[in-house]
Amino acid sequence: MPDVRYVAAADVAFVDRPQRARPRVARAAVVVLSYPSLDVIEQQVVEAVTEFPYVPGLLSFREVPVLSLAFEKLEHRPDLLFVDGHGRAHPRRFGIACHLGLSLDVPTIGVGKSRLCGEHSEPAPEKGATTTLVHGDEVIGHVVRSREGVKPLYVSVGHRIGLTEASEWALRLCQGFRLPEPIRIADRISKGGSASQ
DNA sequence: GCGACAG
DNA sequence: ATCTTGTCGC
Repeated sequence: MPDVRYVAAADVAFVDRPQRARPRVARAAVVVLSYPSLDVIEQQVVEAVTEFPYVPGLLSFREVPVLSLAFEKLEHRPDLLFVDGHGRAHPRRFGIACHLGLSLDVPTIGVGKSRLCGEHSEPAPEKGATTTLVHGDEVIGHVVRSREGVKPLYVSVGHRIGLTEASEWALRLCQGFRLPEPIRIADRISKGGSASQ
């Protein structure tokens, strides 16, 4: 990943009143930060009705449409996009990070907060400890302790990047918190907050 | 048949 | 993802 000046993250939250209602209204947030200073350069938010239900393995069909709308509004094209969800660490090796990266033609890294598939040993408790996530006979991701003592992150290849580089970038952007900074910010914004608070 | 199951 | 109180540790 040569010459990375802008790193970004994309996340989705749901806005409905009747939590049981369907279709739901999804709010997508995409935020662009400068690298390595990590200042927020730009953010875009889009709300849209989402008909597709949540089905493990089919998350892309639920979240990619609204995420794409938000991404396309960006004036700054990021060199790297973090996605809240798995990439290759998927039963069919094509999670939302792969789907979004391919369709937008942008390098992506999948960052999952929990496991979808594959087996792994527990990484050591100290920050930076990593083990491999294996499914069948393939290494599909890295299980990364992004901060001492916390639940590890599941990092996998999204698009146009290798696994080693992907987990290096993910760890590099964890500034004292479990999640990479861009994802933390996109998460807050999608939930209605601001880049700072 | 039973358990697992990103967000 | 969302709901949801108090509680534990730095």
